[in-house]
Amino acid sequence: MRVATWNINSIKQRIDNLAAWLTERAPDIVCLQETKCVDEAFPREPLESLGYNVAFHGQKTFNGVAILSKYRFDEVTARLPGDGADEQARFLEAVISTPQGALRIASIYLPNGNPVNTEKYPYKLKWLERLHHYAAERLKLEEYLILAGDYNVIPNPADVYDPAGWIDDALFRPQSREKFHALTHLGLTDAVRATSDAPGLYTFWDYQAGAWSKNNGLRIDHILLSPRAADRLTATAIDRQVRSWEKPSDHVPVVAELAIG
DNA sequence: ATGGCCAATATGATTGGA
Repeated sequence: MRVATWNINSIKQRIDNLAAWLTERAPDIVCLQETKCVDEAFPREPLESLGYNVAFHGQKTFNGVAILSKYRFDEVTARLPGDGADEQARFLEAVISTPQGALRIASIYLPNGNPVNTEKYPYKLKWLERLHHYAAERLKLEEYLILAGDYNVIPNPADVYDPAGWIDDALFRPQSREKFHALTHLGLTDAVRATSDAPGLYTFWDYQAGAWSKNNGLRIDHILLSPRAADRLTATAIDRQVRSWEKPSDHVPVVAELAIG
């Protein structure tokens, strides 16, 4: 089973890129973020015609998450628990059946958190705490659990081109990193880091300042695996060539291969 | 050249992204 996450920065702007990548890569399940599309306008037909079941949770203008799956959905649930007043479309969970039991997967678009001297940063930290509580509860089920998405967290210095320059940024502040590491301390495995300790494994390059041509990247898109899922991990990849396509997203797909199904 | 972007929104300046 091939599982991926990709922040596509507008599904309408990226539908051709997405279709081309799906055709080339043939992933089984894809978590998408920043669809920026209300549910009534989600372009499900071109994705269904490629053989995917499609689930989405969007809002006007901002945010928006989706899951594409070659497997039928048994359950789909939107919204991260823990704050009933949170209207931002940043979380979508789906359950599918495998021969070895249920596989639960969530598409996650964690808040950016900048500027840090505004209410945006405490919102990010609170969201990380809500995710921690959710993960702790779901891990008790001992299923295949995959939490994949744009975490907007740079876990370690090797995951950013200029660590010193990013130290005060919401993506790299110690408090942000600590809360991300607390997730892995629950027993979740960072799939890319389980397969490589190489520096420069970036998933995002800013549109500005020639970041791509200078390889000024960040690793902020992550696939976290429960112990049962991590036991099935065989390989990962970051499809960085997609960043050089016409009309690219500023993020590229992250892929994990799992011996499931 | 020592800078440099992109998407959505009743569309033209603003907001958000990271």
